[in-house]
Amino acid sequence: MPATPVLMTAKPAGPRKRRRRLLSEEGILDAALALIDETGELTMSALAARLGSTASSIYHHISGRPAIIEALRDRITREIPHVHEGEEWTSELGRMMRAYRDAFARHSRLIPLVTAQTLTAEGPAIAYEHIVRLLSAAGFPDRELLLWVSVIDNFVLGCAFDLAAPEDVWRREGKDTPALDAAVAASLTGAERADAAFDLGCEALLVGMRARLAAENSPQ
Amino acid sequence: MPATPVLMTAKPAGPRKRRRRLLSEEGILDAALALIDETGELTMSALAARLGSTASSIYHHISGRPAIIEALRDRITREIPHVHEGEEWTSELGRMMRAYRDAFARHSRLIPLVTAQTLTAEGPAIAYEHIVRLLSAAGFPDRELLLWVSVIDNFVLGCAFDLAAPEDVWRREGKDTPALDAAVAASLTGAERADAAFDLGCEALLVGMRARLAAENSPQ
DNA sequence: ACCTGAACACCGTTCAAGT
DNA sequence: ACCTGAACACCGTTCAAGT
Repeated sequence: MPATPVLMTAKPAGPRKRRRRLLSEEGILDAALALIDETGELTMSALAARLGSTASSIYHHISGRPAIIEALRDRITREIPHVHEGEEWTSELGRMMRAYRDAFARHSRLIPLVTAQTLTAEGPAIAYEHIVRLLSAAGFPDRELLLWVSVIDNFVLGCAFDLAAPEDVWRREGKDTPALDAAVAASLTGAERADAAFDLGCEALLVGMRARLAAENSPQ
Repeated sequence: MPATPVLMTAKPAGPRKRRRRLLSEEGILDAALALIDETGELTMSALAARLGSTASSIYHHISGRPAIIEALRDRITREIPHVHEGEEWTSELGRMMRAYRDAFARHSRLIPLVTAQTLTAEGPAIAYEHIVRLLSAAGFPDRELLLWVSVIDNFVLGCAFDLAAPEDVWRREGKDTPALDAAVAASLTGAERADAAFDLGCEALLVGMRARLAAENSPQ
């Protein structure tokens, strides 16, 4: 992860002694993501300090803080791999959901920043496109396709948030919540809990979806 | 919704002419929620203006902006009704999930503010307590109880976020996403889409949970 | 073309001074 | 006990001045 810009040798017939540009959009995004991963925050001055520059310099490469966050959303969601055809649709969808969630899980502190502003990046739409194709091929009716995309997106987003929350949200001094406290004591903790919850919910959702599809395609 | 403090008549033998306090915690929270519902933002100065007071005055009643947001989370989640026993557990859980989601749906612009800070309010724990009891009585093993609470919480939170998003997130000029664009055109829009997605996902989740429970309790 | 310090409008919060 | 203006430290962003 080169947070500092790459210094290149001068181009063959280029103007000599011309200092290479200090900043680039890619370098700014690298530094911003690293900063968010480490601190959970993104301020322009902290970002500039990490880049060895000043806050105002950044604006020559990107329009502002919201654009940086949106570009990071785009970058993260484009990591979601394509569907490879020819597999049972539920296992393929399960694989996509896991990849979608893992992409955000790797940068969980980015999530509150991303969900605080309106989605304009294209990355998520690419993932949605694949999910729509998969569901359509599986036999879901056209009018339901976007609904299922919403269901999947909502669940995955919620799980990503879950992973970003500090552990001691559950480990509280219980006041009149004995059943909850006992459940906390009997459960996995931390990332293991969040992972297991995702697996369980994902499986339940897929079973429910298959049942729905079967009911729709059977002669009523 | 009385955003302005109630003016009471002087107490029997109390000190006369003592002006009634201008602010109260309850009045501050009422005004803050109304402000968030209307603008989607919460600044101390805007809040003070709505209360006919000054920003610094607010700090005599509540510790600061995070405390206001947390108190609102508490207030909203305490609206979730209790479970009434004696019903089939899936329909009862479905009713709770709907109530949980509706509580946030009524104030969807609060959600990004609430999810930007760590949960400390007690309200959610009360709702979790009821869900744990319900699932335990239904027959789920102790080690799974908190996992299912997580699943439900994640899905409901994601759906609440979905409802807060502007409509034109889906109505984009499609670039190489023909299947998605067709799905958008064939689907419900706006709150109707979000509602239908919640219903569909909720039903699928409950079907999947029932199947899981049956598999666990049957002799393998 | 790119960088920079200074300035701007705006935050949340603190505090001494009032009643 | 409660309220207030002024001040503080900190934001994101703009802009004229530099190279």
